[in-house]
Amino acid sequence: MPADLPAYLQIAAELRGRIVAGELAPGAKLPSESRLMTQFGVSNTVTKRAIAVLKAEGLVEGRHGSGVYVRRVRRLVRDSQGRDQRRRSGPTSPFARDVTSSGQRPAWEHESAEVGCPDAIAARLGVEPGDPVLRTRYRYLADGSPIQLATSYEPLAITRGTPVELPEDGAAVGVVARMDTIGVRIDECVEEVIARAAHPDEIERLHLPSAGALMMVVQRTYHAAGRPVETADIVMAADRYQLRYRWPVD
Amino acid sequence: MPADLPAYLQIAAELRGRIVAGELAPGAKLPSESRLMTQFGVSNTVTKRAIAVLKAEGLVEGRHGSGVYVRRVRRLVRDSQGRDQRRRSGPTSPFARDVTSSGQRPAWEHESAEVGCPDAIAARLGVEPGDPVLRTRYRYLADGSPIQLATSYEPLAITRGTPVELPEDGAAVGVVARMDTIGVRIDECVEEVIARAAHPDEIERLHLPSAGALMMVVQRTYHAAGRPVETADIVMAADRYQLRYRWPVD
DNA sequence: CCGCAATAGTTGGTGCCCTAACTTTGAGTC
DNA sequence: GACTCAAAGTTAGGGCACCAACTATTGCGG
Repeated sequence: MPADLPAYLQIAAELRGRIVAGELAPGAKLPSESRLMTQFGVSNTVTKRAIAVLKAEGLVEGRHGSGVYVRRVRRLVRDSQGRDQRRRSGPTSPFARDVTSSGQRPAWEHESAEVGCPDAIAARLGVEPGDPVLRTRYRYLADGSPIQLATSYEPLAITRGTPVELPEDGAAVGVVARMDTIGVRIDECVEEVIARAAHPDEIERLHLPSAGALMMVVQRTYHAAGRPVETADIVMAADRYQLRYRWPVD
Repeated sequence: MPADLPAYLQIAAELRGRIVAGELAPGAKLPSESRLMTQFGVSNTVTKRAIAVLKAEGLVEGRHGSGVYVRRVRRLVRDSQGRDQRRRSGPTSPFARDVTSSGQRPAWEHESAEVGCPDAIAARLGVEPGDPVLRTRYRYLADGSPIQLATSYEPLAITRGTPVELPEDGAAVGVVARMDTIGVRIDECVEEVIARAAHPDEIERLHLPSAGALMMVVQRTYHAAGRPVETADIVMAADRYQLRYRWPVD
């Protein structure tokens, strides 16, 4: 039906159809390159390209020397409701709650450094570029495999000399609670969501299967009395996440 | 630095670096395929692949017969605050407000039909699959070019026989106001955000430059007194949009 | 000066080939 | 049975050569 579409897109569409129809279930192996060549009567150039399209879409994943398999995707819900209003039991960190509520085991690494504020961050924090800020890099793991990165910036003008200058177990507690202990009452959260391709370092740190992976980036900024007190870039593989926002109307 | 990276990724990284550094400004033309071949000492296979990577990332755009150019991206902010609480002047439709506030001219087309409720939608609306729903397909334009698609579903059990059974100028008014006129008070909005590759029909309807484009999909559901009364899939080109959410903490 | 046609340059798509590296399988041995 | 090892199958990366279609430029004729 899609008449004059290039061959590699036709083959990609055909395979995509089989996948979304469930005919090729998650974990199933796609026909091999050579089999596709004979089945569709094209050269390897075309079959390679077709498969590359599906890889870029995150639908399939190639295993070197073995085959190309339909990915089993299990989306983790990142829920912004309940987030930062910790009435219930369980972990107080947003990430830990999302992971445990999907039945997985959370873990994280972090590393802090005092740096001069980068331009893009300065605009978000309302400080001058180069002002001293504490940058903390997090890597979050679910069941042992990395699924989320975050880079947080806090103006040292706020936390310098306080017990929470370093976020030690920051990821376990959350910024809101930490700031609260030094009398900074966070009252508003703004999140900006964009989607883009993965950067090379993200591919490495998240163990993504090669290039072209899609990422979702949440630029979160916490405000206290109208002034930004913390901002973070939270980046996650787009095909493993789903963001949920909820608010009252009227 | 990334030593043993494949050649096509090295070249892609090199060009990407020049682009983000501003050395290759938006609108600038990349070196031609043959120039890259001689400059990097590789075959056309490699240069083609490198450029394909950048295209998939949405950084560049090929113009047949002319060259490959750095895309000028201008992100439209889709703000969920103020959205659906219409105190201020101007358009009452969420989309129209987003577009006008960025200085562009909004327009849209829509087309409605009564259909049996698809499975995935039935789960979101809390009705049985096959139940009669009104499906409305929108296409939104900014300055004449299509940038957003939406498909909305309303159970006809709610609107049948009322003045707002058909959303006529629905996009101009917004669902909340329409429902309000028939006494259905929408009190909560839930949005689920996912990112994925574009489907073929979306590529066509949004005039996207070929395949592999990234899309953001917002699955929005309106509730009235705890029951879903409308749900919509809002899909937009990821590189032209930025979603903003804002809520009070504590 | 204007318009037109030839021409050179460019992208998009494809075919065919090769090598390296990895996985799976099966045969054969201990 | 367990273990080794070779062979077959597979992906990943790359090279070279075409052709079609489109664009930009240039030179020529009026």
